[in-house]
Amino acid sequence: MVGKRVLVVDDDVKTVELVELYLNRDGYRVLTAYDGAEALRLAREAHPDLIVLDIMLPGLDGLQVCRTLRNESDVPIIMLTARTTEQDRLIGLELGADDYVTKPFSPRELAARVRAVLRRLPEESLHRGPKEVVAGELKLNLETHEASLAKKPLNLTPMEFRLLAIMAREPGVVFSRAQLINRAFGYDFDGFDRTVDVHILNLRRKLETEPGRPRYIKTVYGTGYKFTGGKE
Amino acid sequence: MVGKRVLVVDDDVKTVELVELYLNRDGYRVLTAYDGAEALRLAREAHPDLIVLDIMLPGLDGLQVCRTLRNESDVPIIMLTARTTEQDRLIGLELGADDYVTKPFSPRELAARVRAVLRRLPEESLHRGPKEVVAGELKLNLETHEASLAKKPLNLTPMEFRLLAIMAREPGVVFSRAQLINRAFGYDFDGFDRTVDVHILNLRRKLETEPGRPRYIKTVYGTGYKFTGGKE
DNA sequence: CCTGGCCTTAACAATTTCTGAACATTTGCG
DNA sequence: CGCAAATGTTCAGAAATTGTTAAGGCCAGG
Repeated sequence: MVGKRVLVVDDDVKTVELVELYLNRDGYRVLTAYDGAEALRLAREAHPDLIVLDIMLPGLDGLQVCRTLRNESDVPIIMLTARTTEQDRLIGLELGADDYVTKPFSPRELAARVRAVLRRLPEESLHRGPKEVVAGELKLNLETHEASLAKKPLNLTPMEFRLLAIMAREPGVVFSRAQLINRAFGYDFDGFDRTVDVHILNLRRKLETEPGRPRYIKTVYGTGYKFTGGKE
Repeated sequence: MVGKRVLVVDDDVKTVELVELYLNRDGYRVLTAYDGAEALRLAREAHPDLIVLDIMLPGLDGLQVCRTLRNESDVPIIMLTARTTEQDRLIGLELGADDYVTKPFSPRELAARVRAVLRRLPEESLHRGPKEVVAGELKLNLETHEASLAKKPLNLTPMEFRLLAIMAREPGVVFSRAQLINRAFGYDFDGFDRTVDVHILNLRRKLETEPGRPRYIKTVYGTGYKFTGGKE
């Protein structure tokens, strides 16, 4: 998968740059902000996968930012603070921070915490919602990652599996290419629309008996694609 | 359904309160104890649905409590351990803990683990009783750590055994490297994804007749690994 | 203090998948 | 019909993922 995005918030430029360096080295994409307002704006706009948040910030401080964000999303937050009193630590955790690192910190350690926090996420989301998508003769088992059409197993690539799952979850609904890209790749992906077409083509080859006259994945001219149960 | 009851045992009041706060927020009813004897008394009296148990306790320590409780009931237990040594990890799980979280932990994470354990309870409870995992021709004895495939004994290392047990417990289910690391290495393990690959490689060498075309441990490209009974 | 097993990690090879461009074909519409 | 826009198709190189080897560290047992 493409690198996850981490928003780093600290009023000290040197600190931000140091953290950025280390996170980049680990393959993350880094967004930066230097005050609380900017942090909130970026968090809302870019939906990062994790936020590293200093407590001491000009204007809105880190705790306020943390509290605000918690009301809006479940994005994991790692707090940074110079102070080390037990109370500060508890306050941060009570506000919903996922982890806590005290300054001065080693960037290596912070990077390790980032990895650790991000690693335990997938387990959560995976077990939410239905474990199987069924639409007509199509079956997609999200747990075993197996796909079948009329009992016959399909051998799908990760991208094909994702795209098909997105569409099959809501049969009949038309998805634009942009929507498909967003859902399959994550928001903010800057890729080429037409790549979707190629995946659709490959999907049709695998599940249509007559790819030229598709029964499952229909094209809606000028709009996008939709999945139908196969019964028109 | 009324909130399930969780017994939280730790000698540190602050920790207990923090955990209580989070579990309450999730709709659980929380009982608390600050030493091993109290924990046992409450567990027997109130029959909680789950127990969060610190290892380090005054008097009776957590391991003793865990062992005692396991002789009396199947109540799920999540262990809290200080910085892990390899030994602590294995000991806790061998004693029958359902999960464990290493300190310092984030209460969000602990709450997540509580949810996870309680959610998979119905299915898991079937697998209790004999401490053995059987999947097709594979047999894993969790007590003696002995493994055999088609009657022939396998000589597995501890890590190989744990990885195989995790996957074989739920045949067909795909586990990401992150999930495997979490469950086998520990939630705070700061390591490299690809370590899993090497263990998988070594496992295949031991149990596949043709490691190049594995029948038991399959790779799911872009996702992770899964165990199959060897049929298909 | 050495030895051997085990775990971790780095490095490199092999494989699979994805992307983006080019070109072909179809569709909608006047 | 004829045109422009949208979609279908092909394909090679790029990128991502996994397989494999090997070296070094750690620790228990001798």
